[in-house]
Amino acid sequence: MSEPETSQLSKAYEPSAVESRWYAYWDAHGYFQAEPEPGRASYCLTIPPPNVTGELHIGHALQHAIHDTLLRWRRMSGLNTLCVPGTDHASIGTERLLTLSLKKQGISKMSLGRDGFVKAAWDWTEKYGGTILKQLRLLGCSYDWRRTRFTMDEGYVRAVLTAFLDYYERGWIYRGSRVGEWCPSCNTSLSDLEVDHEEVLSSLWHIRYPIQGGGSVTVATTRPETMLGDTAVAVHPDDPRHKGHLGKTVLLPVMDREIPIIADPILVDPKFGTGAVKVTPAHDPNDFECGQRNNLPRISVIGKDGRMTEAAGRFAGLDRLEARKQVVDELERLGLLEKVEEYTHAVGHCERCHTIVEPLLTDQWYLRMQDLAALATDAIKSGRVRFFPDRYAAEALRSLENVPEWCISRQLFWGHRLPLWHCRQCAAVTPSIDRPAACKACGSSDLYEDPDTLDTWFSSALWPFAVLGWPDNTPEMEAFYPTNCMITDRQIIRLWVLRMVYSGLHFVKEIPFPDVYIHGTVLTREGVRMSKSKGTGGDPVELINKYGGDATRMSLLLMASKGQDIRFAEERVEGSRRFANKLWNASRFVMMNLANTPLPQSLSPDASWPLEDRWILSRLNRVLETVSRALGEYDFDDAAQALYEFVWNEFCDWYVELAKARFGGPEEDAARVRQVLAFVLETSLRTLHPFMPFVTEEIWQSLRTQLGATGNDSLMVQSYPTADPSLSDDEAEERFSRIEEMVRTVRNLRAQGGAQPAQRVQVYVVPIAEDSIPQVEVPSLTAYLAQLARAELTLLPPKQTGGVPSPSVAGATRFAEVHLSLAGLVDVEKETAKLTREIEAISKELSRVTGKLQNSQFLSRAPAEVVDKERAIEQELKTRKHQIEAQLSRLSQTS
RNA sequence: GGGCGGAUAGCUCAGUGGGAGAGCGCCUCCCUUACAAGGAGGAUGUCGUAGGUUCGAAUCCUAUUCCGCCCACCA
Repeated sequence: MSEPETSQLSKAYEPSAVESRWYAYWDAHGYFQAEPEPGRASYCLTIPPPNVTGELHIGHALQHAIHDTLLRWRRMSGLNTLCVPGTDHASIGTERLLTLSLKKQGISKMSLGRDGFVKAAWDWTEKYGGTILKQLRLLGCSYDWRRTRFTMDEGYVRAVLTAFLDYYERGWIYRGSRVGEWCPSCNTSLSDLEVDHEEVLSSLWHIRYPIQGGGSVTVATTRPETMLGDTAVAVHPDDPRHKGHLGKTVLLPVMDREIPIIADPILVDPKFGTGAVKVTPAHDPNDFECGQRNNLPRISVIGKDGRMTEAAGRFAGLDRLEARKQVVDELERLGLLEKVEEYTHAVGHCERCHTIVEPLLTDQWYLRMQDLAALATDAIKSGRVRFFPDRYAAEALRSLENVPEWCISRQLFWGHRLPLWHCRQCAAVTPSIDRPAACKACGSSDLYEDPDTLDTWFSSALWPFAVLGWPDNTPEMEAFYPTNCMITDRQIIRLWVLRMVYSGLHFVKEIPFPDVYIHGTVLTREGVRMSKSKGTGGDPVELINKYGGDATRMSLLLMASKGQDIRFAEERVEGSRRFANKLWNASRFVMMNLANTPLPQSLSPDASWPLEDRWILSRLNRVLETVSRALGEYDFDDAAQALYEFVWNEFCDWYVELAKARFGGPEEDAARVRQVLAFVLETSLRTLHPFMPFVTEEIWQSLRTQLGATGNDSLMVQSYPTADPSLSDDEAEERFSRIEEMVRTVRNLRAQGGAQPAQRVQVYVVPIAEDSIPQVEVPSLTAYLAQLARAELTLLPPKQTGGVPSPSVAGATRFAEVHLSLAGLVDVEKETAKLTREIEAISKELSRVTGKLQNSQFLSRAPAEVVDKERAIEQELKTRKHQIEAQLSRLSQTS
């Protein structure tokens, strides 16, 4: 593919055509691709794999703007840079969406059967899969697309099953029959992390259980329907209210079943309620354990479909919530409902479908967490894995304490089958990736594959190394593992990040990444999390169409402050689009005036160079320092803002304006300004490229074409600028800042004095001291920037206000008085009022400072430099007050 | 019940011990041949509230109110 045409730069920057053109160019030239190069320093990221059927939302846009900025920066900095993209099969999420979609077509999941459903899932994946990855290209993401991985692709499946078998052989994976989370709608078990707890206003029902032989105990419950499965009432052994009840039985109401009153100091808190607790071992994890301790029977009265079972007697077949109503009615009828209180408590909901989860007694596969959690804890505590912002490290450590065993089996079709083969003859389990010929215990060939699939997070936990070829020891693993950073959002720290940390340590014996950057959540302007289901999606593709990929990236980076949440404000994107346009036009101007100036490789300014040249180069050096520091610390907003301000407020507003005057001047000086313009612009483009890759590439290509360069190189493979201390010039910066202040004062006086642009004004500058302003530059630079003819600016000797004609308006800077003679247009009254207001403001400020300096405590305790600074401020305020007072008295004399 | 963020200009947000800032919006002037998608100038704040520490607090401490998030089996 040849270099795109970039000859004529149009007046306004139009992103759409430019962006797709350069993306195709980079892609075709293989600039996104990386190969292992032994001995060469590398930089590697893997993206958090989005759901395969997902679409880009604005949170992704932020996340990937960050990824690609880091990648382009590191790549230009000379590292062998790789980013592996990919998608997640998202078992439960995808299965649910597909089931709903099929239902709309009148097809039920069960009628398709396992094979049919899995085939439909693959079809669905092929149809919608990869949409999101295509959308990432619109943002400019420089990922190695050849290496795109999917958690269900062949190699990845092998990695997952290998990991499973490793754990299994160690005895860390085991079968358990216990009460766990169950979603009756998704019809599968869930891990604790897939359950969202929400506060719900509900009721607390107090039910009287008659004691056999007289009396009663009252128990309270938020789920009255579970009483049908009660197998005991527990009290605290030391509770005097219930001591006499121990050993007796109650007649379970409704069911008329006799159940014992038992003592259980662990389950029962005697300070709560009546001190008596109904025990339902099949429907509550705590009751389950109580049941184990006391050998209680387990009666499942709610089934996997959320309906009451045969064990629920005449309530069998009812939905659990309907059963609740009817049980309450029945209790009321029996006169056993003592009271009903309003009660707020947390109810678990399925993360995917928001159905209320039901604690059910089921057989599941569990992964032992003890050793794995310890690996992650150690890595974080020792600082081998660091979080940015670091507060998330504390949160991560907290969540690693007392991690419950991980329920890894799911009753789903879409996902990785457990590599376990059950023998129909002897019931033994044979672990194997492929179907084994015979049962390892009895040799029978009558085997069937375990029907369960794995929690989707079990596979994503292996992501950073599985995508690099693990379990094989590939060149990619050698070159790129550990990866360098994980960039993701806080919602999945526990679900994913920590699981990658211990998985990496366990399987590869090395951390998967030393840094974890947690970016903020993108919210709506009202502060609500953006989500499709809430209709607050925020489509980044629309933004890109409207403002450009560069502006979308840049605005998000400008807002990405220290991991803070971002209330999305579209005007910020608009602002970044304007910035791109500004850069574009400044570049156009520079190129129009460059003539045949060759691009200098470096510049060595000395004292003989014009002030503004030394100033802009010093400012450039400073911004380079800021950018590299900020990017290194993941302070994207600082880096982006430093560049934004440099380009717009310093280069465009001041330097380019001053350059205009020099093109027609002496040849040597014109040549110098062209050199500096070319150098600063080209360096700025390289520095900005990671933030705004498209527009910088477009400009850079025409710049180099104009400068006579040839070849097919791209900006994205140029070297990243580094700070050059020899450009740093504090003195030039200080002197130039005085020029800026002078110019602003003149402009201000003109505007406030109501001078029309064409109107002649005489400016008199009176320095407060011999060296207070750079005398050489003042007449020329100030006059030029304030749009005056040079003859209309007069630099008077220090303190010689006598040469200023009256009446005039005046302003005070830190270094000089500035007088504007408006040829009879001065409104003395208005000017007097203005100056009086100014004196009031200065006096107020002055009394604050003077008060401070008269405070002996301040003088003795504050650091000397602070005191000195206050003294300087006081001096300056006094001087300005003096200047204005003098001007006031001059005004009164004229009137 | 515990923990973590946030509260600063009309809006979106920077600013962690020493003279309150940016962008957008608003007001005035200007189509000066890079850019009107621009330029110049301007107005705008009891820095959530109340205490405290300090010579000095938007910034540190305590309490408190709202908003958001995370954790937690008290029936």
